Amino acid sequence: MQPVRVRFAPSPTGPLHIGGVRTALYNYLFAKKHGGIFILRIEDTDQTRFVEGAEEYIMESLKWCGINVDEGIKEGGKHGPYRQSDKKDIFRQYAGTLVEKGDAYFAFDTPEQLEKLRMDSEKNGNTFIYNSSVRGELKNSLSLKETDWRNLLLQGVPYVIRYKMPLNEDLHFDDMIRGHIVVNTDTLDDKVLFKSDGMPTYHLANIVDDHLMEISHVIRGEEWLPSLPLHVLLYRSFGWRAPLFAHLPLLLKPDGKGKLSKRDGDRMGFPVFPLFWPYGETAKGYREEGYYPEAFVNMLALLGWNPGTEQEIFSMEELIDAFSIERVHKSGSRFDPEKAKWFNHYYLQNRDNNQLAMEFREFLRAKGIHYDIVHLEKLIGLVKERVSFVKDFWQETDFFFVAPETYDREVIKKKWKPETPLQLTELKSVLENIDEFNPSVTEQTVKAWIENKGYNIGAVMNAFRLVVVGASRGPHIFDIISWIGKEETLKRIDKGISITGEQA
RNA sequence: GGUCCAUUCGUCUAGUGGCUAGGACGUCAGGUUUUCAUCCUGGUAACAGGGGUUCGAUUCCCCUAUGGACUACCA
Repeated sequence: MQPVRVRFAPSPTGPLHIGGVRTALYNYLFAKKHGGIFILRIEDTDQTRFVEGAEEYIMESLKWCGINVDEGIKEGGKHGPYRQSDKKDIFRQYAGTLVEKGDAYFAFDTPEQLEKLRMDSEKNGNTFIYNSSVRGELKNSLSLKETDWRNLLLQGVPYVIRYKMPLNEDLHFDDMIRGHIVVNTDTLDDKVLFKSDGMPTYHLANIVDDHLMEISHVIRGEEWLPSLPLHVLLYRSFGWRAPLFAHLPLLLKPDGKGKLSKRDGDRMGFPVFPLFWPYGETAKGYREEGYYPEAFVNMLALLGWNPGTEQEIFSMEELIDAFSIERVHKSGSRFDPEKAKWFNHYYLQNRDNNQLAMEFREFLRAKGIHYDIVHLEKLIGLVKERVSFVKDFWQETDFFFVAPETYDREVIKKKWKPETPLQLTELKSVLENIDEFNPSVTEQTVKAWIENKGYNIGAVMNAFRLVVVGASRGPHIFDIISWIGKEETLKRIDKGISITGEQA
């Protein structure tokens, strides 16, 4: 069996969509599973759509995901260049070979002429296709006399090279995911292989490059399935052995119909791209939204594939081990932002408190709040299980850092009794007398005092929480006061008594 | 319109010629937490429809419906 060599071949036309990331991931998993090579090839044959920064974005995205490129524009390799615009002469040569073999021809029809033919056909309710039925009446090296078309070439008249689609032939081929497929060549058209601007089209560049790079398996999106017959034919014309093909199902929008788009993300508030895209119309990224790459990759891997077991949590290593292309689904998967969050929650719970403390410290630093790691680590331990993202820590712990400015009116209404201020004043002096201000001592002491006095424990504790936190939320109250300290606790009781007294 | 592809709980999916059709996310209920969240337990919920083949079809075949991709000198 020949060595496994696969490629991910995006065009640098903007940020990489998560569907593209998944294609890259599956290619990578497949390669590593079989001890093969993962290649990143840039398909920039459309000069008009080139976007500055897209190449960098693609490489950074893969890197963030932990998808390591073995050969590519940055990494180099023996099968370069890995950017198609750097080898257009090679493609021109191969297009020429095809013409010599009689499987392709020069065509001189202008885009305007073709557009008009299309419009006319449409008016009559037909679809115009450039193939054997019409090519004889159009302006090309098949219909023109040889001296005439050679003259046109000499004169420098713009031309394209088209593939000469064979007549009425049933093509059979196999897809690793979809199985056997049959297509008749009469439904296909004479696709342009080489453009008048001197660049190959995707079809030519793709086949030539895959051959030159000794690609063994082509794993790509379902949108390429319709052009598979052409690609298979091209391999045949060149006399090359074709790689094996696998066409991946699409990623669909969470609701409604159609494939996932940037608009869905904007509309429903989740990112559709791995990283923030800073150019032009900016786009949110999973990285900047606080997702861990491990969670992102885990979530993406399970969208369209599963191992057949009930395991849902996978490291990259485990994915490589478990992956098999045969278990990739045929039908498209709806993307579920809720499940994405759940994955991140899981990965965060399994992260070290110390690590999380460092991440949260960065977050606080941006807010101008500075705390030592030991103190923060203790805090993380108190609220960790409540959050899915590091940025969530703030909304769970803001009252640790800042005394409440307002107090929840609902809680006041329900829990604030006429005797409450007096009880809190007593509580204050009880706390004041505690030297060892740790959770177990304060809890014991306070509860003993309540019991002693015969107070309603619920009423006192809720009022206590209200003046410390400002609302009915947060971890164990004695953990909170231990963290903020005796002095701050007493201050908050004082402040709470007066302010809430006015509001009540 | 044409060509090709697809269809199991709301979502991601497992699975079989005969099963109580399994799991996860979500959702709902209960418990824990004298708060909120987490967590735990339990519940809800699916084989698109119609024909065949068969003793028996969710599973195999055909048709219909629905959805999708492609139909550029874009990839």
